[in-house]
Amino acid sequence: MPLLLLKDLPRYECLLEGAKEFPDLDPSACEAFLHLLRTSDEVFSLVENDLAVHGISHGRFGVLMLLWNPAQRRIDAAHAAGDCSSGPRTPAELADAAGVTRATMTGLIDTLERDGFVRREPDPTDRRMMSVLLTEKAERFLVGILPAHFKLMTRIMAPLSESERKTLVRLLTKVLENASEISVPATEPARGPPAIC
Amino acid sequence: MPLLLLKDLPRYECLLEGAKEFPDLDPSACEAFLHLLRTSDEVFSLVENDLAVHGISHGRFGVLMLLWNPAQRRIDAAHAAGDCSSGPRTPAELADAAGVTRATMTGLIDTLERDGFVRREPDPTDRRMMSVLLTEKAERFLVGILPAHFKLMTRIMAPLSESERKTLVRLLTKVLENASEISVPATEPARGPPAIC
DNA sequence: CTTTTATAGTTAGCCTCCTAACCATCCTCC
DNA sequence: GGAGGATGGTTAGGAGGCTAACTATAAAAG
Repeated sequence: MPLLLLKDLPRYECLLEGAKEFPDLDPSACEAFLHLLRTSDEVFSLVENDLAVHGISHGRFGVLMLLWNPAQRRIDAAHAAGDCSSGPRTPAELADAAGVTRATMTGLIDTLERDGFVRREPDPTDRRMMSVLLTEKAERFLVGILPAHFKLMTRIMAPLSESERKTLVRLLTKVLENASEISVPATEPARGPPAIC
Repeated sequence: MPLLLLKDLPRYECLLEGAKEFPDLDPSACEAFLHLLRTSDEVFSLVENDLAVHGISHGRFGVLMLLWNPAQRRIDAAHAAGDCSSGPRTPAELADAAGVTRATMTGLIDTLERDGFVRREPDPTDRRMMSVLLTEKAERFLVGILPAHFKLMTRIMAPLSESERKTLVRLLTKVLENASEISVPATEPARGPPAIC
């Protein structure tokens, strides 16, 4: 829930006014920019409050989802293997996937382990590494709260039609790709494997 | 820079897959939702990093902007008054406008005051209240960094045409208004005494 | 005029994020 | 095979969020 400049966004006329003083101010760009951040902030806090009701923060929820999704795939793929543990992953992988630092991931795993959602196991081959495994408690927890979580997403996006959603995704993707390019300036593709689900 | 579920967003087929298991998962809603948060996160961190280069956080920058805008208006309105101070506002007003708690605003003002960007003055009429005033140092600082800040906004939104920006703002506004309604449920009454049990 | 209630701001304690520094372990290369 | 660098994870310290409790003052109620 980042502090967002303004709860009430400036009217377009005010941006035009500001553009007189600052030639660098592009009113339509600024308007789109502020609306993007403002809307996302509102949506984000909605979800965070909903998760908080169930006693978990957005960050910890994200880690659980990252650990849980591979488990689901494994269950689909090798259903009869009798292996009922979740798919393990290392803190470094989790940090990369979640887009936080390793230090942050250490803290998140600490609290998740304290609350019994996760356990750490040393890697048998490389003694520097750890595997983070989801507990059964966590899987039950996720199955319990996910329906409400999905319902909230649906409710938030309800005012948009299917075609409007497609349009929104298309425009956001343009902005996202551009922003990624700005933040990692002029590097060749260097694409890794695409997202796993 | 909130921790955002996934750096790499799931492909649409994965959402369809998930919908088989969770009937509540609306794939297009989920897709739009994730793209919104992911894009906003990327854009936000871009701006935050840019501000960090100038040694100020997004939160403190927001406070300065809130204090500075009225000053500009005043300058336009009464240019010859010789009053070169900025428009004062109370911490409570700032907290409301920025969408944070008063406790948070106290902390922000503390650091801004420590760094010489702001000063507190007691209100002459109501001894509970304070006025927060921008220093000249802060005004010089803002005038110095704002052009680059606006340029960055423009650059981020560059891939969108004017009409695409309008469309984006329209769609985001729909979502924002809906989200605001969800977070403040049943806002219709607001008149007459609420039923006391 | 006194008591109660409401309001403005601060303080204290917690959580999550960061960076920087630190160990331990692996790998490379001479 | 041993030195130096690379990699994985943790720790320490700081900043910015939050809630809840507190202090001081103002306003309302009796």
